Parts: sequence; C-alpha cells; structure tokens
Amino acid sequence: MELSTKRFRKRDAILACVRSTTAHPSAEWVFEHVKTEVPDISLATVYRNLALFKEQGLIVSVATVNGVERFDGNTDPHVHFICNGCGRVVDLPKIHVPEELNQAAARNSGGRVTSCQLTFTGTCENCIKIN
Amino acid sequence: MELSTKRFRKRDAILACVRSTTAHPSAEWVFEHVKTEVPDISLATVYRNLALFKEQGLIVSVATVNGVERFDGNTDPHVHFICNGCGRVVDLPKIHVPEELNQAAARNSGGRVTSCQLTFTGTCENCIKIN
DNA sequence: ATGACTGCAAAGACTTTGCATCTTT
DNA sequence: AAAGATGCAAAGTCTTTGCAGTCAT
Repeated sequence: MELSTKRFRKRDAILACVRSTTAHPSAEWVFEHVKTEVPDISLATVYRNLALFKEQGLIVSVATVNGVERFDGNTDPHVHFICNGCGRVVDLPKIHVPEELNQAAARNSGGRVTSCQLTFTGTCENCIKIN
Repeated sequence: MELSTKRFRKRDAILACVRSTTAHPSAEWVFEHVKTEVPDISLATVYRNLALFKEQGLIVSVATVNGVERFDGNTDPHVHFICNGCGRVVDLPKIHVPEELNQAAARNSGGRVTSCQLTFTGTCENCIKIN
C-alpha cells in the first residue's frame, strides 16, 4: 500500500531482502544488496531493522560465522550446513529434527524451550575442490 | 612433568580451566578464573591459547551468545540448551542426535561433514522464576 | 643464539547508539 | 506539534596483533 510503501520503504526493503535469499546474509550483505534499490540507505538502518525483526520474530539469527552474525528470513525450523572454508551457510531441507528430540529437550532443559537448531559443519564441495 | 609445568604453565592452566567446567566459558570467564591461580596472566594469552586449542581440536566453540564466543572442553558431540535470559549454556546429556541424521547430512551437504551441533534455546528455570 | 610464549598496548572488526533531520500523522 | 525512521559519526565490545621482553634449550 502507498502509505506503508513510503513510510517504511527502507524497512520493507530490508525485510524483503532477507526473505528473498537463502544466503543467510550478514548485515553487510543486506546493506550492499538493498543499496542497489535504495541507494541512500545506511548500514546503521540495516542493523537497527535487523535487530527489530529478530525481536519481532520475523527473522532469526542462524549462526555467527567468523564473528559475523548471519540471518535467515525463513523462520521455519530447518537444518543448516556451514562451510568452514568459505563461511557459506546452506539449508539442508531434506533433514528434519525428530519431534521426539524437541519433547526430550523440553523435559530435560528444566525451562521453556522455544527453538531448536541443528547445524552441521564441514567443508563444502567447492572448497574441497579448491584445496 | 616439571619441564612442561614451567614452560607451559599458563597454557596448561587455560586448557585445564576450560576442561574443568561445564559452564561453556567465554575468554573473559577463563581469564578471570585462571587469574586466581596464575595472577600474572593476560587476556591476550587466553585468547591466543583458546584459538590454538580450537585449531588443534582440543576444545570447541559451541555458540556465540550476545556477541561472545563460548567454548567447551568436552569435544564429544552433545546437545546444548541456551537461555535467552541469562545467556547460560548447559548440556542436555540425555539427548543424542540419531546417527541417521549425520549420515543424511553427509549425503545432502554435497561436501564433507565434520561436526554436528544441536542446540535448543529458550528460558531457563531460573529466568522463568525471576520474571 | 634460537625458538617459543607472554604482557602490554594498539589496532581491528563488528555492532550499537546519540543526535539532528526529515517525514508522516 | 508529536511520533517514528534514518544518516552520520562517534562510541562500545569483543577479539586480534605487533613488538619488546622473558624463559627454556
């Protein structure tokens, strides 16, 4: 809608950017990409809005790779693979955490479990080739 | 032994510290604790040695919580629970990732899988009480 | 002497924040 | 006018690094 389009043009662009990729982007990556559509955006705005979205549950933080936080617009729980070589984070959509593990975690944590992340790390195909 | 005790006194103390706790400590935490036995240790030494141990596979990095990396001297794969309230990281020793998931990840990643981490997040018992 | 380890302080990298400005209501 | 969003630059955290000094061989 017109109103929101103007008032939240940048905010919307940031959310759309994160949602449009499976690259599990960093703030910097989002900044670079949004800039192509909205040239007068600043990195601070990206950080501010990513923090906001995370708080609102619109996006999630999936990992921090080499000191950099990586986000995901896909909030459905799913499994990731992180390459130690290039830092790429990819989805492993065919793998699912059995529901019984969630239940076991809820029982064993002593507290309230709100999310679950299964992450494999190693070396991706490409990085294997390079070395 | 005497030799190593002198030459690597600090290095050994750092490794021993990480191994002696299930607190999944940060560099700062290790620094504060090692300091009680080895008062003339510096934070830089802690960082340097933690990086070394990680590279050597003597310890692992289990998460970064609120921007701070957390280590674990227990390198056997096991499951963690992280509290969003207090940042505590605890083991859930009763829960295990089914071997079939590892195999599936190896098949689906396209690369080489070297490790697996299953982490639940939520609110711990204590933080539930507080609020 | 040589190589290894460390403390200190400086540098670096990533992220957050204060303030002025601009826009929308 | 008031509230909200943003740019810019400064500040803040956590981590790494350069260099000189120390210790064991």
